[in-house]
Amino acid sequence: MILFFTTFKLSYICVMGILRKTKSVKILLDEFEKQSTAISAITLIERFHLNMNKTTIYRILDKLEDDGFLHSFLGKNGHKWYAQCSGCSSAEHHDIHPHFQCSDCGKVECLSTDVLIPTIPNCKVDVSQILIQGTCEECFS
Amino acid sequence: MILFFTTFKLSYICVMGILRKTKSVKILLDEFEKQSTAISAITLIERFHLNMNKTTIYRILDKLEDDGFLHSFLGKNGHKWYAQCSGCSSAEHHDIHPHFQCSDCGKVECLSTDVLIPTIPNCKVDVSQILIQGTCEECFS
DNA sequence: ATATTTAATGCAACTTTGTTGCATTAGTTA
DNA sequence: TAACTAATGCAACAAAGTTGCATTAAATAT
Ligand SMILES: [Mn+2]
Ligand SMILES: [Mn+2]
Ligand SMILES: [Zn+2]
Ligand SMILES: [Zn+2]
Repeated sequence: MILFFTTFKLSYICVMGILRKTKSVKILLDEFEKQSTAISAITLIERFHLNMNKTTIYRILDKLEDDGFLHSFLGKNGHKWYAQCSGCSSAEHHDIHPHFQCSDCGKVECLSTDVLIPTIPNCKVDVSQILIQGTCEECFS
Repeated sequence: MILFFTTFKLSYICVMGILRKTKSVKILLDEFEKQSTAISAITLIERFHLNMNKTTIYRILDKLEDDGFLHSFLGKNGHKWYAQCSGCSSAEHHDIHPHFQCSDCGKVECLSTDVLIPTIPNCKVDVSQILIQGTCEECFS
């Protein structure tokens, strides 16, 4: 729940996500607004290590995910990536979708395309993470 | 290339995979023959830490993959898993398929089902890793 | 405006997975 | 049985991510 400059009394609301609009939060929010593609935690740490500690970055990303502002997934090396949600809330993330990672430049994009997941005999399927790898538009041409 | 007890002169053959049938290699081969489901590197380290060093385990797994005997993929936490190949060789791995991981017991199975990967505008798709999560047969009933 | 409250931060130490270099061991071949 | 060298063990390392705790700074109350 992102609530900036409201008149709510903090002690009364559910505490899981971002409550205070700190410099660090502003920097990360701006970065995701500016860049539409996904960003890895590692990249953010490299990019903002002068502005804030890596612990802070991990903690803010975690909260922004709780808030339904970001969603996370694992890239090809099993490292954590984040991208903006569209229409999610702290109540539920309903924007599960495949991701495309360029093997050349490493860039990751969220795909709006739906992939049909097969049913598995006697198993209950919950979610599926799909990472498609190849060469992106820029690296291809 | 797994060549045990042959008469080839070692120095003449391509050196990438397993060449000598050591105790450690035998133990790991046996384990994958015995257990049909995938096994994580971490599990093997736990299971055989009295028999061999973790470095040895990682190196043997790596070679067995080169040999086309095992294939690897990342589980839900980004940790490395291995399972037997069917019909692969050191020349090429042609058994790329989705995997199912039980959120309850953690077990992973290879799925023979094919998943249709969407084409992505202006991108060249190479491979896709698909990890389906849910509840397995045993944990479900 | 100032004091109070406490969420957020920085830092150091830690955990976990996996890798590397090098001396030693043990399969394989001569 | 001796020689060759792939494979191993060990210790140290690397990288991603986590935890505890003292300190700082947003937000609120006065
Ligand atoms: Mn996405
Ligand atoms: Mn498999
Ligand atoms: Zn690219
Ligand atoms: Zn299960």
